[in-house]
Amino acid sequence: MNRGVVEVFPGGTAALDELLQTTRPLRVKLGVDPTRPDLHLGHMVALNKLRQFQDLGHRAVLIIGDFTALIGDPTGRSEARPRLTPQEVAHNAQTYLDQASKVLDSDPARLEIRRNSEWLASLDLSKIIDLLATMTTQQMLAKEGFRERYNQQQPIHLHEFLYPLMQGYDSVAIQADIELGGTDQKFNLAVGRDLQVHYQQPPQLCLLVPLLVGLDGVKKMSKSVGNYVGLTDSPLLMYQKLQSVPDNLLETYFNLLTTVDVTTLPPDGRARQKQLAFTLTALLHGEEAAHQAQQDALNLALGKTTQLEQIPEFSLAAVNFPIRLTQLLKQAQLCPSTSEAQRQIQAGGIRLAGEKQDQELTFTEASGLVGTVVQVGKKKSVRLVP
RNA sequence: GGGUCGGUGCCCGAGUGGUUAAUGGGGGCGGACUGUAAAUCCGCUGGCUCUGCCUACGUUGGUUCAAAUCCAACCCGGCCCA
Repeated sequence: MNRGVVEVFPGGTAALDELLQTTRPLRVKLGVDPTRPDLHLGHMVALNKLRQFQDLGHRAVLIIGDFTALIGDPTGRSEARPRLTPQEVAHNAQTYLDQASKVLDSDPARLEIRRNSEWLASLDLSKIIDLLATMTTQQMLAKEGFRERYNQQQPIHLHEFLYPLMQGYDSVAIQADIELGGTDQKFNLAVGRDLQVHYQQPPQLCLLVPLLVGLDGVKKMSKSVGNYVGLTDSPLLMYQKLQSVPDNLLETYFNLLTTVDVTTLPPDGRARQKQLAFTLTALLHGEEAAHQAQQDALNLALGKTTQLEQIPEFSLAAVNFPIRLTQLLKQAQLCPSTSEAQRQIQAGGIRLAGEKQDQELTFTEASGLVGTVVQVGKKKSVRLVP
């Protein structure tokens, strides 16, 4: 249970051990804001921990922050988040549930899913004043993020101060015994404790898990940075991303995302990468899909494009011939624009059926293209189908 | 509300009337090399119906043969004052 836990407060891991002696099922809270459509491996760290509590017989309370998402967590942000529309939030919330179920036990006795609009949307001004009165400006400005922005004369909008209070109020609303969160959530979780005391509840125990470093090896994994592996990424894509995880991150990934004992890992870095990629792909997509992904990734690297199983397909039915290669690349979504496609061709990043293609050309009909695999760089590829 | 400074491409940041999608850095992408890692080297880094055309320096309008650069109004932000 203590694997991959950075800090338990107050009281450290001893407090957690003590709480776990309780005979009643504990209510373990984890909140996620549906600010983007996809969950990724970074979320999986806390979800895994939540799953462990479930397996011990406790009740996971997964909070979809549909209301807090309208503000956006200022944690770690150097500027206010763009405000989302309720439609975007609702859509994202649904995809989150689907994705979280890949990790969590969805037995209703073990999983309670709540949206915080249930209680936050109806707070009236007098209750909000009550919440705001529990904290001082100085306390808020002590929070990392706010402090830096204040010192650097970056704007801090007043509504952002509401965020920690709203997240804390979630703990009150669901009567959390324990709240999980990344290390950057320390302030917000602590606010939850304070508010529970304010509302005459026993305060929750706070359990911090590490932030997963993204594929770039530097920044926290996040979709906006692009250094992420989505829980719904296709098996091949997932495998490809994970097999190139930087060496110095491998042990961390194994520790936080899998149950593999790192002392049993092969010494060879390349073999470790492959094992990580296979293990996680199998975890999220099943072993068979993982095997295929592994084989496809290998064939793709070797240029054996005829032997690929599960790479994405692009139908030529919607294409109007004649068509230039640049336009085809764009329509197949291999390149974001024809200009980018042009650059890729000049840079030698385009392969047709395994052969480098370094000049623009025009295709007059579909027949010659069917079955061909088009590749951009080492990771992006599609097979053309009728 | 008053004073003042500022808003440039993914980010930071030059540029103050005139060849130019706009110096430089970061990041990103591609190539070579490797282990699809790291390090190193090279190239690219607005869009398109692409031998040319279009859109860009907060917004709108104006001055001018010509503006990111001058003027006006407006929007947004920092600091100081109230």
